[in-house]
Amino acid sequence: MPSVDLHEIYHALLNHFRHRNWWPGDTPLEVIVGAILTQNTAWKNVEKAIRRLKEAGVLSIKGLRTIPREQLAELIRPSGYYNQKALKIKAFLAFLQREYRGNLTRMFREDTRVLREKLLQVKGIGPETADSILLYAGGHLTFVVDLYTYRVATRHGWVPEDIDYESLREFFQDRIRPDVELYNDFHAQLVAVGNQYCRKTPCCEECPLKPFLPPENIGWP
DNA sequence: GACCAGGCACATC
DNA sequence: GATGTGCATGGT
Repeated sequence: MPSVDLHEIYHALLNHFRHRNWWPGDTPLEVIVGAILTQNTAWKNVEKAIRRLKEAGVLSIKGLRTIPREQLAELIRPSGYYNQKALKIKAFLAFLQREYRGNLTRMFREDTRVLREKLLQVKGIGPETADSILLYAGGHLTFVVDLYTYRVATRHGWVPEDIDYESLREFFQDRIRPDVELYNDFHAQLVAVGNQYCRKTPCCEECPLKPFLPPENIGWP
């Protein structure tokens, strides 16, 4: 892997995009539900679904546990894959009840690596969702890798295109000061800049959207 | 009307 | 182990 100064890049991004209000959520539970609902889905659609859950008064541990799956599916319909996601939310709540007596505070007291492994056992929770839950809902130190993280890192030649999730996560964690706030905002910055890149993988020839990192192509070979 | 979006599980080879 | 497919709505 090439040597990259990610702190320098972070500050360049921060200077350009300013602090991102990333992953707004009133409660840890709302963040967790959002993490499931946003799987391969635009955040705008997730916002609608969350609003409907709130309006129905079921965005609570008890509410989500007691609502019938069919009704839950109907409420989260705007976020897409609603039948699958209703099952996933139900699976998480069953897990929370079984392992932590339905208590999120108790769950997040768990050791990061132990909890990560346990979350990955829950049907519907893959590595990105697990890391989002850990970092954004629980304040645990784990870097979240997503489509944008991948797009930025590959487009700049920092990592090979066939890199897997874990290796990409390690790439960032090995190069960033271990700080939850930094992990949080760094990811947000990568999404901000990644949004301006060409969607194709690899980027098409003569692409008008050449990779850049403000202010002046930092990191571009 | 394509194409895309803050993935994941499962089938098949 | 790699590759393919279903899941589904809403914005551009």
